[in-house]
Amino acid sequence: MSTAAAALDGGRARPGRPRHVSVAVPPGVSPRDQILQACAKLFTSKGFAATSTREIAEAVGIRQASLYYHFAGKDEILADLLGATVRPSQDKVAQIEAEVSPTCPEAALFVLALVDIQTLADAPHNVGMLARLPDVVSAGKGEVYAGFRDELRELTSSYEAFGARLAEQCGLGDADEELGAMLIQQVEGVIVLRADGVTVDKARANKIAAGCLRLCGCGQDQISQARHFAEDFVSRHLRSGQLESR
Amino acid sequence: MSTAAAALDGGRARPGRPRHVSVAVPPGVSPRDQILQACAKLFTSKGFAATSTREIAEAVGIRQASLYYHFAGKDEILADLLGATVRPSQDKVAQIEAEVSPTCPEAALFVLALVDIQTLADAPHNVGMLARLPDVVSAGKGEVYAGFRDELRELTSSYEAFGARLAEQCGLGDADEELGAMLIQQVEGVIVLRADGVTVDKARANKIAAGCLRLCGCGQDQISQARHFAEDFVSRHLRSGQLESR
DNA sequence: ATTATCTATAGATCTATAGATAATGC
DNA sequence: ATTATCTATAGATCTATAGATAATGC
Repeated sequence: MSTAAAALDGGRARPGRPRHVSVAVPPGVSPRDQILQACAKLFTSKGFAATSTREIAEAVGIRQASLYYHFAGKDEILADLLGATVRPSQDKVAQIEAEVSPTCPEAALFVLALVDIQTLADAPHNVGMLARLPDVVSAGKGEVYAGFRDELRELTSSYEAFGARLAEQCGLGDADEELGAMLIQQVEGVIVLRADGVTVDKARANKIAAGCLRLCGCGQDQISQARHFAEDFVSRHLRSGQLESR
Repeated sequence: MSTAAAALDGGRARPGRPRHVSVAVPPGVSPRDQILQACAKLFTSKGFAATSTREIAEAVGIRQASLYYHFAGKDEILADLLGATVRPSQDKVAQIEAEVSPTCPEAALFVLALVDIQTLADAPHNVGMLARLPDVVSAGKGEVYAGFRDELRELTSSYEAFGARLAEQCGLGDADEELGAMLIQQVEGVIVLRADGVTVDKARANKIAAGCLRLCGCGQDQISQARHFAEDFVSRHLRSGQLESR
């Protein structure tokens, strides 16, 4: 019955040869997720290319070669990490479209921005940084990252749609396709702030979201209204906000 | 008199053992600058860590070991490249402060943003991307990049100062320290656009700069005024806008 | 039988140093 | 003499594959 392994693993023993380290294995976390978490930390702190498969394995507590049982290589790990960054925001877009009145575009944009900002701010590591890597951003050969780029483009066009409705209402005629990029750029300022060691609290998140509305031509009182609505909306739909475990 | 070398080198022969390639060497460009230009291209297209010293040397037309005569290593090359990115903007800040009336803060900010946007847009390669690398952004051991980080912080505080004056004039009371980061973030959207293959023309540059003013609470007519002033100012001071040769 | 690991290793890098060499400059 | 390159190479990686092994599951 292998009581030793059972004790280490929190009661439920798993198949497979034991690891060479006798250190405790996190209970409910699959090996795959352990690798992903270790890589989130290493990639963001040391850089992607500068992190070797040996270091990853060491952080997880397995031998270097064992990584290849779970992933075909580093690129595949990174693609997984990036996907997890945009997915929560995408889920929220549908919810916002369904539940926020189309006559109130400033509220919809504020909510979307706020959710996105919090996702970026609360992630255990600053994974958003990795989306700017040359390999990810420019289409190369293997194309493990094409899926992520598509998802990001889709999110941008959501910002675009929300922003355009709002800009029109505010009498900002000329704002078209450029607006989506400007809005998501504003939100992604969180990545830079985190990289600089600034913690993004609620007040700061609100200021960034307010900036998004200002970019669409909103006045101060419209912004205040939208903020109150959004804070309420977000706290009501608090669940499913966290995907990654600490 | 080495007529062969003289012919290749555009008339002026240089000391030192000749390179192993007989290909023409760019006339006025020092070996150091040749390395910098090659690295700008390689680092932005392949990534910093993924570029080997061998590749750099090959691109320049020298042997791998010869690089170490000019630079102590890759990091030093990157630090040089980054410095060249912020310096032109810093020079302009002084000029703007001297020549633009302090009673017209919207014009000052528009000019600064426009200059910065054009610098980023017109650089031969998208070097701004490299400022987001983990090694650069987070203080490590060797600290080759500390100087660059200081310069960038200084530029941010210039945005901060210009923006705060404007925001106050527009009756936007609460905008303090956060504003500088938001403004420079907006400007650096150019880097992302270029990475996505979008060419940043004059119209687009104006829209981004206008966004900066909107973030400070400016209305549409104030923005239009500032744009006219800025376009005029920039075209009058056209010189010294390009530092890197093609 | 299936799963998840291990050990061992081939082959391909890549960095940085030591010392030689071929130009120009004086 | 000075400058800018060259050749050669030691030592240290790093990736990815082949095949063995130690658990659980049935």
